[in-house]
Amino acid sequence: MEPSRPLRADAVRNRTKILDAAREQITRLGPDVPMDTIAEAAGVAVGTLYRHFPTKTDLVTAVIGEHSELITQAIEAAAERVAGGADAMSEISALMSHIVEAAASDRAVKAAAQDVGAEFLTPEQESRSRAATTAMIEAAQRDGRLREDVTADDFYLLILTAPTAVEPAVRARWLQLFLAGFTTSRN
Amino acid sequence: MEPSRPLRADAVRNRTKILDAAREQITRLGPDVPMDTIAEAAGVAVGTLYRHFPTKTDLVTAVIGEHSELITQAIEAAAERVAGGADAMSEISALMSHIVEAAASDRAVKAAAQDVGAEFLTPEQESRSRAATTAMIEAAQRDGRLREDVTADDFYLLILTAPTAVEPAVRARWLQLFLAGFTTSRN
Amino acid sequence: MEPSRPLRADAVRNRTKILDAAREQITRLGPDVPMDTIAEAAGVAVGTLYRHFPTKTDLVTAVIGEHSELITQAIEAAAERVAGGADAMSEISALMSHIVEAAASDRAVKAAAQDVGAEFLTPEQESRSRAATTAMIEAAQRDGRLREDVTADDFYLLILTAPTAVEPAVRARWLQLFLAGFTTSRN
Amino acid sequence: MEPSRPLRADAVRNRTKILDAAREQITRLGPDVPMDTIAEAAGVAVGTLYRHFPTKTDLVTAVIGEHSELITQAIEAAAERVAGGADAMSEISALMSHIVEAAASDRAVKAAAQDVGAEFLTPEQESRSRAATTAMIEAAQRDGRLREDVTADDFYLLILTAPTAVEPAVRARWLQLFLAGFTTSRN
DNA sequence: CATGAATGAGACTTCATTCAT
DNA sequence: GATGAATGAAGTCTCATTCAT
Repeated sequence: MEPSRPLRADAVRNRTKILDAAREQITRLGPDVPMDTIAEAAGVAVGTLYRHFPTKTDLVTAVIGEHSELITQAIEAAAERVAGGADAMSEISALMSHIVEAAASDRAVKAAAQDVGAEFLTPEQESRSRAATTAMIEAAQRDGRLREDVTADDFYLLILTAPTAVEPAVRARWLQLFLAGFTTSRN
Repeated sequence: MEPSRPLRADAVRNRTKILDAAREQITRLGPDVPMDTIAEAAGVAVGTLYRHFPTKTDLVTAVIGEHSELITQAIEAAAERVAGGADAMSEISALMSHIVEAAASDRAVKAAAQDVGAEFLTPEQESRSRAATTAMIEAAQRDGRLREDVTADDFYLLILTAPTAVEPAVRARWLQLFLAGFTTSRN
Repeated sequence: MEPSRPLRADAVRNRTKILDAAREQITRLGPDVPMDTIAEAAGVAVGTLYRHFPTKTDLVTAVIGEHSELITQAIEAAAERVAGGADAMSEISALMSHIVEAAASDRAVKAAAQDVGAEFLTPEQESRSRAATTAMIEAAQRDGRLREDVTADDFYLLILTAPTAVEPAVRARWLQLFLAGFTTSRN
Repeated sequence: MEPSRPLRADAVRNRTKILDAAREQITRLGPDVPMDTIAEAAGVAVGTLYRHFPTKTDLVTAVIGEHSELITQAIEAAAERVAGGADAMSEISALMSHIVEAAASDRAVKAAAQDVGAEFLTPEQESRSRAATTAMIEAAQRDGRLREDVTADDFYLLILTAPTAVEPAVRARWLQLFLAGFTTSRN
């Protein structure tokens, strides 16, 4: 679980700086930012960048990975609150809203992901978030608030297709419509 | 609109070949296919390609334009059938299904569109399809099959966010869920 | 002396149009104007242009030829006036001034000439203008107005090195200085 | 003026090689030599060339800059000799001869300069050489060897119009004639 | 281990010239 | 004979990646 020896302190610092810069640059300028640009923004030389990420694909994958991890954690947190008694359907709504907003601001990262053919979630994140999502879904179904046939996959679909390049209000409308299709009643 | 004389027969032939090749290549390999590759696939020299489309952007725009036109026509056809007495909600469902499938196979074209900053519909297509969509929506609402607050914009959202890189079955499920949110009852 | 059959009337017209356009375009945009641009300016298709001038070099050469012919004629006219009794040195001054101004306005043509490696005068023009120039020089020398060692070649040098990309006033000063070196006295 | 750290040893070496190659190639083949050709002649890859000179214009400008600097220094050296007691008119003659010869061998560079719209002298070089030239002119005028109305600008005109594509002997004759126009007596 | 210079394939585009219509 | 579409070599420049310092 600790594959390579622990990185030296400054190496860690560099890795962080690179990842920060990459996220920012890719988000701002799209998936085609030159590696040199990212390196400069990170305050390191390209060589250093390549030491940490042997390939552009690796770098993009890492950036996406950060994002996915945050999302996975948000899902788990919501599931825990539901387990602790919070209202399932409300948590689901809030969670989706949050995820969709986050995805929007990272639209370029998403584009980069496709460019690069990277998967959005690692297998490990996939199973963690699937478990958490399923738990919430079942709770909401027990509450009679969610259609019986809705599964975790349906929510993935929702996340996957969230519109990115539109106004927040439009995104909200989209989410409202989509979630309406999931729910049992509409009052 | 016909200022320049009609293109010579062989020029027309080439234009078609180029457009076909471009659609195919971009769809298959993404928006970054080199112009040379497209030219070769079309069986012409690059120079010919550039005579027809002075810029890569122009070419991509043209490819998208074809697609948009087909979609616009499909919308208008459906609206006409509804005007002629066909069931509005059925037509809408079928239309959406068709559009979403078509969009899927052209996912790369969609990507290219974004890359290029091209609008998906020309203003003219936009107003044509908006008129037709609105007519169908109103008919379905009169039938009591569509929520009263649904507008043409909502359908654009649907089209815009249709998942592309997934199995047809998944896409069908997605459409089912999304349309469920639009409808009045669920039987 | 009439090598190929006389051109058809419209062919003559086209040749003229092309030459006019070429002179104008090259002068205005430099020696790198595309053949297509010249053809368009001439109101003919490239093919026609190529029928008249099989090569860009040929076209440029022809344009220069026109210019050289005019100059040659100006020289001959001046020589005739001198032969008719006009003041040799005045005629020479005026002639040089004229030639230098003309060369300036055709600077791009001159550039094109170098680009293309074309000679400025044809052998035939060369001998005509040499004869005329020599006659004037001898007359001016008889008048005691020109250094004894000055030859026609010296005047070619003057024409060859006339500054082009400068103000007319500067050109006038240049000519004044240069001619001063040719003359016997300076009052 | 020294913001960026000194170039690495090998970078300096390459810069020199590139400049040398560029000078040679442009001189030999004219201002249109492909960048690839220059790179190859320099023994580097194009990328390296572009790292040092982001644009062809930049490269040409640099080549011209070298030349202008050498000329400026030659002018200053001559002026210093005059200040130290050397004969002004002799120095001027020799200097011009030198400049004109140098310009001839760099004729293509001169052409390139025009092509590129680059000024021949930087403002700084311009004022340095103007000061030096003026000093020499005044000395020669005090000696009674130069016309009173001759200025530094006249000498620039001389330099500007020096014939390039001719035999050295012809160039010498040209200079003799031109300078004759500058001088007071002709014995 | 960082640096940043070097590499070189390949992208887009232009244009003299040829050739089918 | 005119037209203008097609050709394709060549040019400038970019950028992921390697490697000397």
